[in-house]
Amino acid sequence: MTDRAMQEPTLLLLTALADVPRHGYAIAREVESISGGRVKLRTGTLYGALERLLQQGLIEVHKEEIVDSRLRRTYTLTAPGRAALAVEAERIAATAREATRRLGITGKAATA
Amino acid sequence: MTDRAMQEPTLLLLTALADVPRHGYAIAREVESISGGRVKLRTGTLYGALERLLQQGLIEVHKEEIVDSRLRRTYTLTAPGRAALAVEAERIAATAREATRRLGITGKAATA
DNA sequence: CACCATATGTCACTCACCGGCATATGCTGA
DNA sequence: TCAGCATATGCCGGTGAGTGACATATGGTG
Repeated sequence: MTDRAMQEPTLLLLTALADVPRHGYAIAREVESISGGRVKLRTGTLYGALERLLQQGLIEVHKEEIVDSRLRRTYTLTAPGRAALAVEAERIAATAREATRRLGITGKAATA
Repeated sequence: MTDRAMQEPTLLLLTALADVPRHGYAIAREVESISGGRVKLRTGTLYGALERLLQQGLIEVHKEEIVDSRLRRTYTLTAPGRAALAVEAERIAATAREATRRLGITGKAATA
């Protein structure tokens, strides 16, 4: 298991589930909304990631219902999922802070 | 597309160059330091990324000198590189903020 | 003298993400 | 009327950043 850092689509997917349970398509719309239209989850990415995250135990099926004679599955974060998202959020926030700080202290002209 | 979001190793690499120019190995050490020992840049990732970033114009060769009869190349951020890093830092900071915010408001009365 | 830090580089492989396709329903408008 | 779009789930081949192992070379330390 390569402990590789979470990528943006996955991070946004988990974020979309952080407040309320949602089904696949709703997650995709929410991700687009969160990212200001920047990131549009492809269905390949979406359902692939859901499958992967289920296996990793970061999300779980919240409810299964039949809507218009089709199955709709809603997903929700598990406790480990919430924890993982919190860790990941703090990690990237720290990286962002460090990058911003260094860009500021450029060594060159610096602060205005 | 090439529009794909930057991954952590690349982001840290650029961050390591944000204050002063460094050569490859120094970048690797700096990245390890910045990330608190969490991320160790493999040489495959390092030199592969340097090559890619050079081609993308985000970094450039700052100086080439012979040290111990071996070539040492130091790299520095270009203006587009600084801009890209700033954009990326703000992007992930925003994502982190949103994730943290949502984790806080845990599924109470939000949009269904 | 073995071993490690320093230092740069190649290459086969993996896997998350991409892009396109398939499928099915309900609504809206030319 | 039916073309087209939003809704909704899912598969599959391909791409490319990152991985891990290997290659090579020097200078210092036990």
